[in-house]
Amino acid sequence: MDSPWLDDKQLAAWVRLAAVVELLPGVLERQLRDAGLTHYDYFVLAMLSEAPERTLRMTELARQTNATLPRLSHVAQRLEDRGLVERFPCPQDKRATNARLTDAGLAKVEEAAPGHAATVRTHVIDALSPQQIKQLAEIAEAILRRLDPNGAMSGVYNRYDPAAD
Amino acid sequence: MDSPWLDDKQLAAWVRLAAVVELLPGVLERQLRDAGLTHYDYFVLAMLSEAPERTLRMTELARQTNATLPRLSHVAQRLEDRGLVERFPCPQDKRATNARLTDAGLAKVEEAAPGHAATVRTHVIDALSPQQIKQLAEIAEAILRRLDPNGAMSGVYNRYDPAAD
DNA sequence: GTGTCATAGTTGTAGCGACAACCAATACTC
DNA sequence: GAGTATTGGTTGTCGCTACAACTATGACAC
Repeated sequence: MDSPWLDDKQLAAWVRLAAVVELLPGVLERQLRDAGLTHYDYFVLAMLSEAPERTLRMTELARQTNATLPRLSHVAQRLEDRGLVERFPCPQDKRATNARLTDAGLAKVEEAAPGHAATVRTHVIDALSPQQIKQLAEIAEAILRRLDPNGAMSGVYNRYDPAAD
Repeated sequence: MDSPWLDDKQLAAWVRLAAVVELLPGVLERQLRDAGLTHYDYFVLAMLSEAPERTLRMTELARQTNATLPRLSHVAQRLEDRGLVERFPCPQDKRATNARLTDAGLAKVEEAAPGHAATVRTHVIDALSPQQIKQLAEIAEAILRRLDPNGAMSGVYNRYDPAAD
């Protein structure tokens, strides 16, 4: 057994990261519940809100949000029923469907955003020193190069560049 | 707006962490699929395998794995049907139920462990320098003090102490 | 232009998790 | 020791996601 397992320090880092990955989604989910949104719902609406014309093709939206197309299709259906999103066939490619954030949808994101941000701040950001914030960005970036080698989601997180030291 | 939102560096760290949290579970899940286990199944079996007598009370097991009791109850039912776990009433407290890992269950974890460890290594550990491993342990620990203030899962991750520098 | 393949999306089904409702046993109170 | 509250678990139902199957459009070969 040369490398199959992890040494003490690696294991210490891993179990803690695993615990964070286990706990964080629940915290985000419960907070957004007040706004009547799933964390994934919020993510979809947020991506649309930042897109040109508040519009994206379903495939592209699925890629950015790390979802399968069926999953997004179901979610879009429900969001459309609630009037937060509308779908219309893409003029250029009749196979494709565009999803656009409605005014009501935009209002919904803007309503939910502050609470969401506060949760992130309270549970993550405020726990760390400025130096650790920087380290975290670098560490997560390195991991993402492995988790997301094709850069499916990279368009999303590369919009926010830690750049300046 | 004094602090409701995040500054550039904080946002850069957050979106990357969020992407990791989004992507990592899927990777772990798909890998364990080969072994016929959910990541949560694996977690349950692993916790039992490290417990004295390979036995834990349901409540304690739920706490350590960050699950609600109903969830664990369903999972335990399925694992029991597969012969990987057995449940029996606790002699001291007749309300309580103990879950014990069977020999077949132990064999199952040991079968699944190397592949799981390899995935962790490939997607996380090997992406980081030794210094970053140490930083990650500290960062995750700090976040956990916020996410898990009551230390529900702390018994788990504190078993692996990054201690020595 | 016809046959084949790839791409874009929807729909149906099955499995898992959250929540609520419920039952059983213990602990507290007087 | 009777009554109430609390703790420990299970069961039932609903909503969401993965996967498979299917439809429709576009691309490419010849």
